[in-house]
Amino acid sequence: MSKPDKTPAKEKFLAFLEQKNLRITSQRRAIIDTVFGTDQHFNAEQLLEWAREIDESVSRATVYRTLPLLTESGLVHEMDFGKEYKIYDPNYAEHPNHNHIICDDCDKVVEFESKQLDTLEHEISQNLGFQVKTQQLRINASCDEMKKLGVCDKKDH
Amino acid sequence: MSKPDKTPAKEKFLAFLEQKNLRITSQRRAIIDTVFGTDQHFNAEQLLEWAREIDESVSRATVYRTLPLLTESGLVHEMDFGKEYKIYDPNYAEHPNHNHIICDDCDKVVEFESKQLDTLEHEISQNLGFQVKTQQLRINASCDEMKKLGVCDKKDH
DNA sequence: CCAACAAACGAGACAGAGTCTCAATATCAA
DNA sequence: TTGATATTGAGACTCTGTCTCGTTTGTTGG
Repeated sequence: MSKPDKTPAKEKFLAFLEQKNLRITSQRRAIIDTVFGTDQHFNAEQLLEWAREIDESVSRATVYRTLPLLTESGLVHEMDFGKEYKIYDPNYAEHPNHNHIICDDCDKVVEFESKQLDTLEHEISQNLGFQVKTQQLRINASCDEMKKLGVCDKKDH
Repeated sequence: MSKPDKTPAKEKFLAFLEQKNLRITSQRRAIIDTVFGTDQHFNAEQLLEWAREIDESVSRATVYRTLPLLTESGLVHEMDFGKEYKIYDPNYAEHPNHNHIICDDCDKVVEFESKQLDTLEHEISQNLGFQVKTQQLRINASCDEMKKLGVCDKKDH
């Protein structure tokens, strides 16, 4: 139950910046204080608003420039709950509830179905008091280790 | 292994339109022929392009108006691989690999972790020749059945 | 077959999230 | 303190998707 590392996330991120020879500006301080001062999920626009309460000079561009650093540090997690930018699968009727593995190396998209997975999801949801309506599992993966087996046709960029 | 229903999806969709007293226009025909004539995933812009090869009068607006009908019919599946509209979780370091149940009734977001789920995902990926890098499971659920237990604080809209 | 009503249409304005450019500014090591 | 350069803000721009409005076109009843 005890946390293995008690160093505040804020300190860790400052160290991350230093290690990458990036500067600690007043705008970044405002953003960092905001991010590591909340437990809530947020989006870029909310972060901008909150950070401006600390330093009104923070711009939208700076927020968008800082977010990738935060995720790169591993201290903040980015989730794509994209309300837009949809893609469509015309063969849904034949394969409902299928999931996707997207290879970040070669952009291949592999579909799979798993009864086990479906069952587990329903169990978990039920235990938390919910009825599954739809589910979407995306696994971003690497095929580099497997190239020799010909599974992944890596493109030469 | 045999398909239980051999009616072409296109016919099913035409029946769906008829049942809803919706008209079968030349533009809709072009879109339908495109959608049910491919096995590939596509996005709205691609669909527009392809449909225009059949009927160049198809407009972007009509494509966007038809897609909801296609998903409503259950014959086409919409996937949010949103490249934009991200939300961020500042407590990732403490809870890596957690997943989300989103209640479509009350908008509550519940987080959960499952070692079983993680293991299963890694197994499946490995079998398909991939190494999991990141994963994202979103379950859209309903809490209506559970309201009486006080799990979901449904908002009065 | 025709007329008429409503559904559906296209064009283009608009919205919202995110990216990019560029001149001005601020950080930080020497 | 100074200077190289990382960082900044403003705002133009892109991209996906929505909405409005005047026009066109299915469809149905006569």
